[in-house]
Amino acid sequence: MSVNPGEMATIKDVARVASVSVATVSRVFSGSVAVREETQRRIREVATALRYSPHGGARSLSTSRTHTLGVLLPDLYGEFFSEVIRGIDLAARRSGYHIIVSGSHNERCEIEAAMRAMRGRVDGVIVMSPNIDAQALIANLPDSHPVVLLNCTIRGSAFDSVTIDNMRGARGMVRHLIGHGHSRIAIVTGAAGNRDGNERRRGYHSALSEAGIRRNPSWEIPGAFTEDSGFDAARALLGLSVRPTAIFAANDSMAIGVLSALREAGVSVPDEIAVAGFDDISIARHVSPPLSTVNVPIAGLGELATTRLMSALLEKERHVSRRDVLRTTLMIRSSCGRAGHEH
Amino acid sequence: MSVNPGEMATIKDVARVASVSVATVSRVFSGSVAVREETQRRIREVATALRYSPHGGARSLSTSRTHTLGVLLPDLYGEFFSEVIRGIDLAARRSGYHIIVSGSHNERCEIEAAMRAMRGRVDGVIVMSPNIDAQALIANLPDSHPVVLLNCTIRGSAFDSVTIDNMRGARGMVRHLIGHGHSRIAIVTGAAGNRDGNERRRGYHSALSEAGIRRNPSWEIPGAFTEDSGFDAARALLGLSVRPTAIFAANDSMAIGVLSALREAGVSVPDEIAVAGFDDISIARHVSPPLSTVNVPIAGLGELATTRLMSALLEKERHVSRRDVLRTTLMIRSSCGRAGHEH
DNA sequence: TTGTAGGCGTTATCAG
DNA sequence: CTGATAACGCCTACAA
Repeated sequence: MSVNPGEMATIKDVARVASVSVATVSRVFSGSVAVREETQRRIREVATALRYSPHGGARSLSTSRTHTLGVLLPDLYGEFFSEVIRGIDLAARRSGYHIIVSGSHNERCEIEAAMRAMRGRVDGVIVMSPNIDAQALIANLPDSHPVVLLNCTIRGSAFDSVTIDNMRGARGMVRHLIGHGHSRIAIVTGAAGNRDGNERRRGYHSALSEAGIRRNPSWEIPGAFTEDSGFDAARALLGLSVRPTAIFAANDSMAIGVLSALREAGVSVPDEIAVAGFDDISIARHVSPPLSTVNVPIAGLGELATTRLMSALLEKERHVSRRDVLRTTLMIRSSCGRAGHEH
Repeated sequence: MSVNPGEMATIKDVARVASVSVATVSRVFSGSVAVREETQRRIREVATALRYSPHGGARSLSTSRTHTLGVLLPDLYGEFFSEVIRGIDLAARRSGYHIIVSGSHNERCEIEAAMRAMRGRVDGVIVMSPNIDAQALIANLPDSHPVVLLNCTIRGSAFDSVTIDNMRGARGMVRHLIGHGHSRIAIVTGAAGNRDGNERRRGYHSALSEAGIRRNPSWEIPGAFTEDSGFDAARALLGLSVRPTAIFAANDSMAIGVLSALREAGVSVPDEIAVAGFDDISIARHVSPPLSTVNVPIAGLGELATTRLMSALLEKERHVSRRDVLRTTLMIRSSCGRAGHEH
């Protein structure tokens, strides 16, 4: 009664109808202090009758805690990001937090704008910025709230970070190929300037040089992490006078594109050319032939980042920042030769 | 100066340092009313010096507009959701909105709790609830803010909705198979109780009956939209005394699992068994053989839902709710026979 | 063009 | 256990 039907009921409405003070209603809903059983019941009844529920924004203005995490991503395309978000959401919800995500942030200014816009809406932020140039500039972000870097580190910064051991993973896979007798190994790299891609290429280089194999620049084809770019790269490789005997793609999507191009060209895998990928997305084991790849705990990446952020939130003052590096696992299937041994 | 270094600067700090009133600072940042050039410049200088940026939460408390959209999803797994989110994020950002996403809501109570928790944090909500049971109960959600239903409709409710024409898409694909001489057509359905899955099955039934083909219950294998469930379903089908000559999977992930199982069993596709999927995820054209499927404008689904929500937000009072149904397109590739004609 | 003051919905402090 | 009341950070008439 006497509640504006169009608007939403506020704590005042509930207090008035239940004949108590707003303070008491607040106590009931935040569960902080004890309220008499009888009073409490009455308040809850009135609240449901009025369809009242606390206003999150107002609550956080008063407590200065939003119970929300910001997630800044370069893109939202493909299974990789979907998995990362899933991991973050899982861990966040477990702690009663929401996440507000924002994609397509590659430029420095965009990231800064997004972070600014999140001021007062989040308690902390997870930032993924694989673009090299942007990284240098993220370094001096306003430290309005705790930040955890995902898949990117910044020298000298005090930010927490969670990354994948791309270098070791790639090196392991290339070593495996070399161990199976391959020496003409090509790579389809990630987008230029992409940190993960660059590290994976470094791993490739490292494995080659430790085996005394000289690099061949024409066997390093730039890709863009998409199936189509893998497809194109493979076609380029097939056009070479000296073909490689193995192709290592910097991610699974490109590897699948490679498989597709080879099939179309009538090149048998792995007999004529071996193929390997990186990430181990769920489809990898179901393509033809099943794709050898480097397993990355993608959702785990998001979960760990969230965990770190949460602890930074709690410890608040004097939180000692840390850098976690997630290990990868070699998944040897048939695309790179039969009967491989797990690493 | 005289600004607490640990805390974040507020509008008051800026006003004090710039020797103006908070109102003027506010005007500069909201750009509503004109402020003298000179004054404006000074304020901006002070603001950057103090690293000030408006507090979103406080701002929305006084304007009662959060510039944020809530997105409730049943799950966050796989390329489908990733694409939907991408579409929503794209459209939302275009209008200067953020999105706060929340996954794993299948039960009615979870959805309600999530919506309650979003009170005061969002201006409107996009809800995807493919679970049949939940739908009946969503009907009486608190109408705290505008809602757009994604891929689910509720009889008699006044909610806007954006859905895919699953029925027609599936029927078209099955008709195509029939047109190519198949009559023993199996289906791997979606999870029981999933609306999309059910409608696709209805389309399958419809195509069969209009062609005078009797259904065979043992050719309707329940799946779960995952590669693995498609794999298992195909194995079950292969074990039958009378095998189907075509398998229609209710989504691409399962179709890929089916292909994988058939290959492993040495069954050639499409010669011995034709295979078709639904969704047309980007990998579909790159698997072996390239997968015939039903193209769904997934990101478009998210974009349209956002557009509808935005207009509901603007029109506010007396917004006439509408139901959009997105058409699908048949993508005939080689997994269901050669030289098909596009629909 | 600029300043003053009230209010947005909650929580927290301090009395009773 | 409960009730006033001052924040929280910002916006917006209303005045000047």
